[in-house]
Amino acid sequence: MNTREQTSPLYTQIYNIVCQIPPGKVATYGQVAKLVGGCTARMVGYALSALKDGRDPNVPWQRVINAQGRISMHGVGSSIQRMILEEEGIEFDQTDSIDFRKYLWDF
DNA sequence: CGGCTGACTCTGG
DNA sequence: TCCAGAGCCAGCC
Repeated sequence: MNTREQTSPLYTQIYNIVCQIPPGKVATYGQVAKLVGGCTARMVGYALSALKDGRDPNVPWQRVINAQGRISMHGVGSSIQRMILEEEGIEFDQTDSIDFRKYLWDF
């Protein structure tokens, strides 16, 4: 599927990658950015922010976290997000960080 | 076409 | 562990 290059908004490409993240795993912005290619970590974050538009509610943006292993979201959704990740089987530590050794998306 | 905003990452202290 | 500064680009009005 990733062989399909779309010239649509770069955001669509990012959503596509995020959708490929398997359950119980998480990916960092830089990780997704690299898969998209030519995209930077910021673009991923900005792209996900655009999701609020409701264009792709199916995108598991919650599985995308920052390089610190924590949720970068500003809004109250961060609490919700953590709950969702726990539902996926991901555990948080005392600092609200995720254990990359086991949960980082390894393709 | 110009300017503002935004959910990042890295390095150093 | 926390904080600050710099680099970077795509949408939207």
